[in-house]
Amino acid sequence: MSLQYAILIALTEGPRSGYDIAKLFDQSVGFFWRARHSQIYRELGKLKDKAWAVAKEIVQSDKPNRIEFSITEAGREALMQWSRQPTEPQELKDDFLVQLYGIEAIDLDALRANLLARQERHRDLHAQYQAKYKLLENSDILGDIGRRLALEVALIYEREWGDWCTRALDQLSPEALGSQNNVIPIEQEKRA
Amino acid sequence: MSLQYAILIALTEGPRSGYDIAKLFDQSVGFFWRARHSQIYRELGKLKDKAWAVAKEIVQSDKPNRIEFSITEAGREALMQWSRQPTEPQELKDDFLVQLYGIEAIDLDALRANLLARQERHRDLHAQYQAKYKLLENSDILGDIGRRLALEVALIYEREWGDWCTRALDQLSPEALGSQNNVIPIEQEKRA
DNA sequence: GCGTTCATGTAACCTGTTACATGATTCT
DNA sequence: AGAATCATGTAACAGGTTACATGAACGC
Repeated sequence: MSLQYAILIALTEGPRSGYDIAKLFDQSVGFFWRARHSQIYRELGKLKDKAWAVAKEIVQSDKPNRIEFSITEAGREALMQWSRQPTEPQELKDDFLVQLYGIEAIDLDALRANLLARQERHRDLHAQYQAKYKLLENSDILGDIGRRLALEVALIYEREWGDWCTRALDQLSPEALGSQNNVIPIEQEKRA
Repeated sequence: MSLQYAILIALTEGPRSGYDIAKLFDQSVGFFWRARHSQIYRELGKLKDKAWAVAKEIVQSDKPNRIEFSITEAGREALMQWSRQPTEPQELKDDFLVQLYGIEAIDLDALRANLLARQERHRDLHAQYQAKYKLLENSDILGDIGRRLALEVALIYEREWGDWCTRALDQLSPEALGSQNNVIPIEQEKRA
């Protein structure tokens, strides 16, 4: 259901085509709810069926035609109703943490490599969000306050994951673990 | 796929029935990967088909019989292989943040109520994780280090969300927003 | 000639949720 | 008598991903 509302939110900024929304979902709103174009077209169809949005074909000569969707009054009302229901926070769900939990049964070296890769990823994303955040600083328009708060979550999320990776790498380093290194010798692995 | 591995991790601690795993998934490993019993039974069937686990019926006189699953050598090997592949970090996906992003189109009062409810939830969960964490403190067994690090993520996650809720409530309070309060008067709503 | 961007869609599949279904024992 | 715990499963559906499919225009 939520994707439909996320699309409606995108439509409150003006008419958008499926293609537009797909691109938008790679930035802005999409930081908090991602979707592939295949799914977006599917959901746009449902929005049309419910009359929460209306479609209009825009004829273009230089590019392929586009089908623009606009939010209707019923759509706005649906958004309002949606916001009045309690939302469920996203729960932690990460196979990496599952691996950590079962650390004795997995390859420690691979885990370390994974940690390193993640650390880099989180730092990259943090920088990305920070750039977006800077653009909203010092504004006190309601919309900007909201978007800033949302981005703040993203910033903290990446920052804390990044920092945690550093600590984890430290605690799981061969030096810190001493003799408890469970890495399977290469010779044994080659036989398997 | 990941659920199968999460189940295998649970089985590394010893033979477990579907029922056991379902309960386990409400604590420990399940903090990082949740599943309903219906899904667990389905995945256990697949593990059996792949010979990553074997089933054995335990006859009980006082309680209904149980079917215990044990991890096989092939299962352990599958876990190893799995841990050698890069994992994708969980991306932020939260309809609440979508609402914040489209704050102009939603009911601010409802959003505030939602924030308050979430704040409480995060504090509760934080306390819960903290209790679990305490039990692992000061141990330097590899397994405990892993579980501690995993729990640390959960702790930080809840703490930061909780703190953020406080700041958000502050910034979105009627006093802070002044005239920008977009709440729809009750009279108008009653007509709709 | 080749890749990219623009633009829209369908089909098959996988994962996860909700609800249905059954039945014994133990506790209050 | 009724609720909770133990214990196993199936069926239908919802949400999301991957791959398939098509085709024009533009820059290198």
